[in-house]
Amino acid sequence: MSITSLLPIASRGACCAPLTRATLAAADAVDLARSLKALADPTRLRLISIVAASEGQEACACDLTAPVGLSQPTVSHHLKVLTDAGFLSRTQRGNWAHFALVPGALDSVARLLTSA
Amino acid sequence: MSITSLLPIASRGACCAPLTRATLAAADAVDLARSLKALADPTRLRLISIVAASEGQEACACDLTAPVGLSQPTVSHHLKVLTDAGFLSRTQRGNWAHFALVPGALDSVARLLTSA
DNA sequence: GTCGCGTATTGACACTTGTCGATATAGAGG
DNA sequence: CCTCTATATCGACAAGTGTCAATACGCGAC
Repeated sequence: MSITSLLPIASRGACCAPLTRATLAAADAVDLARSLKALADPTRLRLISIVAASEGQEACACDLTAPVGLSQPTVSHHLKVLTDAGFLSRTQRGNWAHFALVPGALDSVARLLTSA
Repeated sequence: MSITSLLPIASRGACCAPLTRATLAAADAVDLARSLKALADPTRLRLISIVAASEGQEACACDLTAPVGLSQPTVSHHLKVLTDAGFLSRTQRGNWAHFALVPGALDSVARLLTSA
């Protein structure tokens, strides 16, 4: 495993040419696929969308369990996946964990999919 | 299963507000996740990229097996996933199957991920 | 310290997915 | 018709994924 694969994915982000400009190298394809896999779940998309719609694009974990209708461990798992992938950042304040959108993380993935 | 879920995903495409503008409805999240799942595989990303870099953004299936280094049935499977998801279109010419990028399909997914 | 609350981790389970070899299908050319 | 070639489908397998109940961890309050 390379060094870069240990870093948050989105921080490596727009490393390479957009998907439709030139043939994607195998390693770049793995990286982009890893980012997309983190997004490719309905629950995680809804979590991102709820966080994004919150004050300051930040939400308490306690407010994220009920809207998606899943158990607390499951939501915690999804939040970890999104955080590890670099789409969310986590800050603890007392007992509460707050998750915020990482600025530009979604955009950098979107840019790789765009041809223009 | 709803009627719309039987149609190619990308053709329903940008049905809803971008991910970061408002809370995503459960059904919309499922649709977007389905599109992203189709993209979230290194081999499929490379296939798209190879097709996109080809003349007229179209390539013969016979030219797609070798570059990705997988068996013919596996490549055929990936091409089917991408076609079913609406990212590629398939046209048969004699014995050969040609796959082309569906214009705007990638872009409409990318637009849903973009905040701006 | 102990208690209670919010969150994360663990273990287990069913389900999905990527892959291949073997086989089937379809079309072109004899 | 038969054969060859290109592609798709089938069946099976290992590996990965989403989910939950149970449990552990961390922090504030008492």
